[in-house]
Amino acid sequence: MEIVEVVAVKLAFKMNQLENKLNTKNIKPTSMRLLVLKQLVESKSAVSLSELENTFEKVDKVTLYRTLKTFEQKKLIHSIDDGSRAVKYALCEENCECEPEDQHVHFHCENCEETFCLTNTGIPALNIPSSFKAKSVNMVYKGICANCAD
Amino acid sequence: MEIVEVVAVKLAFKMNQLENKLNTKNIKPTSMRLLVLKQLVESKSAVSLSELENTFEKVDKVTLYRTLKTFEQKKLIHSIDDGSRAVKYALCEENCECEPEDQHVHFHCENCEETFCLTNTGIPALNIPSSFKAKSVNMVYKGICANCAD
DNA sequence: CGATTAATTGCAATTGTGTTGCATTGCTTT
DNA sequence: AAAGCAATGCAACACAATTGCAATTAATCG
Ligand SMILES: [Mn+2]
Ligand SMILES: [Mn+2]
Ligand SMILES: [Zn+2]
Ligand SMILES: [Zn+2]
Repeated sequence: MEIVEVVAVKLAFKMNQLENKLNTKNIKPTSMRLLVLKQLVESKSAVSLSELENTFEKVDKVTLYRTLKTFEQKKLIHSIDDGSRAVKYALCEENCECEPEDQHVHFHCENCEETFCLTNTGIPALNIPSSFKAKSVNMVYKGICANCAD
Repeated sequence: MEIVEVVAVKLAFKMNQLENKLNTKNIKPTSMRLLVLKQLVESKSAVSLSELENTFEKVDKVTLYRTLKTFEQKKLIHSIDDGSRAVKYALCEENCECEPEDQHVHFHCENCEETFCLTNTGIPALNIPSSFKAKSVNMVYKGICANCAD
């Protein structure tokens, strides 16, 4: 088998994985969505709409906006309010239902402005006054990330 | 002493309290600032710039904006990122230096959109990966507040 | 297959919040 | 009173988020 073929097969396989991810969440796998999902999979930190806009300069931002909304609604990704003006998005873990027990802490670097999922750090249950009925919780640390430490 | 006079004295006394609050934080007590501070003191939940704008229709929003900035900088109030688009502000507790140990949890009601300071609920210290250097942390619950519970 | 319908994408425009620059006002100090 | 400085007002801008509708593409049906 030629090298080119091997690469093609591998690429096809990778694409199939992405397609599967979308199918599993009942999202029709259009080329646009595969493109965005690929970017999200490869990204090491959470991405904002404007970052996506810069990555795919030819694609309209509204399309990207709606793609993210669809992904979020179908629980493929979760949104992160890191205190910067722009909302960021990151892939959910396997079997995530975006319930409080699935949520984790995030870290926003004040230097590089990147936001990371601390997927291993769950959010501890807290005793808040019983008159408040909590449905979700957002916990974000700010400081200097591993890459920016001197 | 006439009733009117009594009221006047009480009002003057109240104003003096507000003035003192500003003086203590090294903020020159202009009439504008006294007005905004009064609103903040009387408010049971955190307020946004646009809410202030509606309360004081004659006042320019930039003035209110800068008033809030000054108050925040002088640690008279703290800002809250509750996940809604608009930043909210609330009075600091006595002797607050806005250090991590002074910070508390907030609650944002998804129904009435109001945001409350849970001043008695501190933010617990968490073990995050040591490569991240945290300087501050934000923790916001979302759900239904006491007033909106059926 | 072609025709019809539904879903997706693109383009233009608008909203809402936050922000800056500069002119004007008002207080303070000499 | 004049000068200097801080506070306020007005206009304009930056930018993320969002909506409406037209154009395109994909799915469905005869
Ligand atoms: Mn995350
Ligand atoms: Mn608070
Ligand atoms: Zn960093
Ligand atoms: Zn409420």
